[in-house]
Amino acid sequence: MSESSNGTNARRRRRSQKSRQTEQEILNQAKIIFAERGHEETTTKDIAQAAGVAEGTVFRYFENKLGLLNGVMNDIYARLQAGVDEIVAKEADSFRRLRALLAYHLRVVDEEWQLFRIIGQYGRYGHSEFADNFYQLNKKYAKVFVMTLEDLKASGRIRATTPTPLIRDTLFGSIEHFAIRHFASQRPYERDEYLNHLLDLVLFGCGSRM
Amino acid sequence: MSESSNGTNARRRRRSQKSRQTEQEILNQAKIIFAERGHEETTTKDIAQAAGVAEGTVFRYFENKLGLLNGVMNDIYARLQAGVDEIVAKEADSFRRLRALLAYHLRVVDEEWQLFRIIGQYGRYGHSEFADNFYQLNKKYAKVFVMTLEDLKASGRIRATTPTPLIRDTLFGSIEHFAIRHFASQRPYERDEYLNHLLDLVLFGCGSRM
Amino acid sequence: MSESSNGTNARRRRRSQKSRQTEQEILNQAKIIFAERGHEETTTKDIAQAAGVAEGTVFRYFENKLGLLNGVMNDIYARLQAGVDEIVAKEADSFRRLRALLAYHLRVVDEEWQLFRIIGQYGRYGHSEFADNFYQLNKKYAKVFVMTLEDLKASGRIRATTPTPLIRDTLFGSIEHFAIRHFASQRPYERDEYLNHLLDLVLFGCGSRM
Amino acid sequence: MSESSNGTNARRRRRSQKSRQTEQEILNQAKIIFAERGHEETTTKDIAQAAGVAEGTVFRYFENKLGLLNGVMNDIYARLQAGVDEIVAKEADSFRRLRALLAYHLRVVDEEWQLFRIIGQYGRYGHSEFADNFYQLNKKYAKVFVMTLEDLKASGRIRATTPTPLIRDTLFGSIEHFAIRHFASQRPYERDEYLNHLLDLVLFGCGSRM
DNA sequence: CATGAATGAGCGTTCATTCAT
DNA sequence: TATGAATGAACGCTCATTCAT
Repeated sequence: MSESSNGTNARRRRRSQKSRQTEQEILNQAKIIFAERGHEETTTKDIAQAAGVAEGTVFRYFENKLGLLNGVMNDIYARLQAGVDEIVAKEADSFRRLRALLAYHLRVVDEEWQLFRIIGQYGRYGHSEFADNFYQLNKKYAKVFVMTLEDLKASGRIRATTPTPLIRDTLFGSIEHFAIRHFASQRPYERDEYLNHLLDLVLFGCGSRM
Repeated sequence: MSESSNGTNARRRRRSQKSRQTEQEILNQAKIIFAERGHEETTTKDIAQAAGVAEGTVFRYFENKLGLLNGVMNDIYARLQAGVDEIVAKEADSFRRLRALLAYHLRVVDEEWQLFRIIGQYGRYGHSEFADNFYQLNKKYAKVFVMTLEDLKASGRIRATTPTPLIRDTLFGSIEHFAIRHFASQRPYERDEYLNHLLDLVLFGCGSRM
Repeated sequence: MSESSNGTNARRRRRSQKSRQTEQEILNQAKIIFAERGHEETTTKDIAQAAGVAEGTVFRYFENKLGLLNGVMNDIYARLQAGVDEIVAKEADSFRRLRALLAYHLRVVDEEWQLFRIIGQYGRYGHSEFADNFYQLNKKYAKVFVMTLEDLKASGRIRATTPTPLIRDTLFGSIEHFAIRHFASQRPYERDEYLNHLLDLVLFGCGSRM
Repeated sequence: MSESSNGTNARRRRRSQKSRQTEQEILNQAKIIFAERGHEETTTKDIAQAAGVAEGTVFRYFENKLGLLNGVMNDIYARLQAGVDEIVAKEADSFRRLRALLAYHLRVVDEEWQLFRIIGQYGRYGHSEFADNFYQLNKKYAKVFVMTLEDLKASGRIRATTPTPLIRDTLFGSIEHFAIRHFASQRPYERDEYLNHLLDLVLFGCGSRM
């Protein structure tokens, strides 16, 4: 898939490079315009023009309009996945790892909030290829968090009795609702402080112990 | 207000009742079809036919297609609000009240999950009249939960140091992610058990105390 | 047509008066709204609301929307005709009469310019009942001018060789083009001065005599 | 600019020609149908069908329905302008030029009377892009007449005291009213004779000199 | 006479997608 | 591979008019 170092056909390879450039440019522009206007409000013509190609060309690289969003989603999840994989590789301590993962997640969601909204909108609904893909990407991404939680359970640092899916839903759900309030309106917030509070809540609860 | 022996009023009232029936029928059908197919995928013609009226009649009662969704939203929130208000009136103990509120919320969200999805999709985005209305309805609804949390804080049963908005986001967000996984696919779950776990997590955390 | 002084049925007469009031109110409002927005841009509902009656009531008095415009036109031409008839009765001298007629015409066209525009638009096109009525009203109205011109011809004050229809068209046409430039934009003008110039042009021409 | 031996350009040029043909065909059909039925009574579907294209194709070339009328207007004024410019170039004598201009104007207005009616209807009202365009085209067109009148004034052949705009309005207005009576009903007339009378009236008036 | 709820044909416009060149 | 002209189904919405009450 990635090998192109064999020199059998330089011309084909060069064309393929040009091709990849075109595809990437279309994708980049799609990302920008989708984020600005949403999926429905964006026309394939808009994207083609922004990318400097003809309308038909878009459909040489992407099956249809949803295929474009799929491409954008793949890009974003590739970035997310790379980020969390790197954190996992670096951070041995499960606890610090969880915090780093959440910090990273929060940062990327903040930066790409508009796209997350759109992707979630289409991915969580229906049974399209897109929804399937969203499910898989999401699952793989969430798995890193889940495994970290299970590490913590295994080492006794979080209670075995709390279902891991609940913790996962709570963390992602809490962050998502926070995002809804803060990111769209660009209300400022202090990321570290927020994470401290969130982890404090999830680890120790808000009930007062007597 | 509801009865009048004056003939003129009676006639006017009857007409107005017929009118209200028509409007309600349109709304009911809209609710059903929106839930089945989503907003974009539903045509105004579909709704008119289902309600047994002409297409133009729909627009006598609702300014436009989004107005229909607005009507549906108003209906749902009226139900939600009535439910929580009743609980507040009945349940004096803040703790039991919080649990009852969450149980009620969970039940209604479960029953109307498709509509909640669609409403959230349109309400959380853009700056339309619809989005404004969503914001207001949501705020009023959430206030009941928030006030209960503040009662608990005031009585020292939850810690003053945890920001109430965080608790609120965490509760609603956690439930929403749970909903995404369970309601669309109609995966079965045990409501009481789930709520126990959720409250346990939020009140006491999942961190093990040594 | 106009007699209602016989007292056979006071009730019927009173109803008929009320009826005439309603009709006139609808007509007045139609006049105002047509002038403001044009015929196409006005809805029958607008007029009904402005007149304080139900939508259906409009159609008790006027066959259809064009019937409303027809009513408005009848009103305006009644006023025009009354004015010119009065002038004819008062002013014995054909020359002064012509000037007075033109002055009057200019003033009314100025005051009701928007309606004249609309009426001309519909009256000069097609073969509707409305167009027929416009033609008749216009003919009768123009006849006063034409007869005055023929008086002047008969008395040798204008040349017999110039076709009267040409003079008529020239006078009305010149004023109409003047109106187009001045009335819509409410550019100010001096009526007497304008009429002097117009009559000077039509009577003596703009060619220089050596 | 118009020929190129380069194959690529040739291909592009040919495509562009096809495109221009399609546009022109749509315009031609629009012209015919608008003239027959008016603007309101014509549907975009009618025009598309007459031009042998899909409805969407019409909107590739014209922003909206009024854009079609705008296109038609541009076409007509291009023809008018070309005609008067040619006359100006050919006819040195201001007097003969004025006559030729009026004769030409009369002929084209006669031939395209229905379209002139419709264009005037929309162009003289409101403040749309269309109205602006009408104003500009008209101004440019009328300027040729106005300049000829001013030439005549400068050479002392028409009186300096008669305002040029009045002469212009009188000429165009007189012709327009003549048109209303003759062209729609296709009543026959003798163009030369009519022009003689019109010029006689405007130059020497209808007043008898003693 | 008055009402106003109901009608429903009809319209302009959009835009993802195709395909001949 | 790239182009961009052409497609055409589909949709939301309007509003003059009717008619049961």
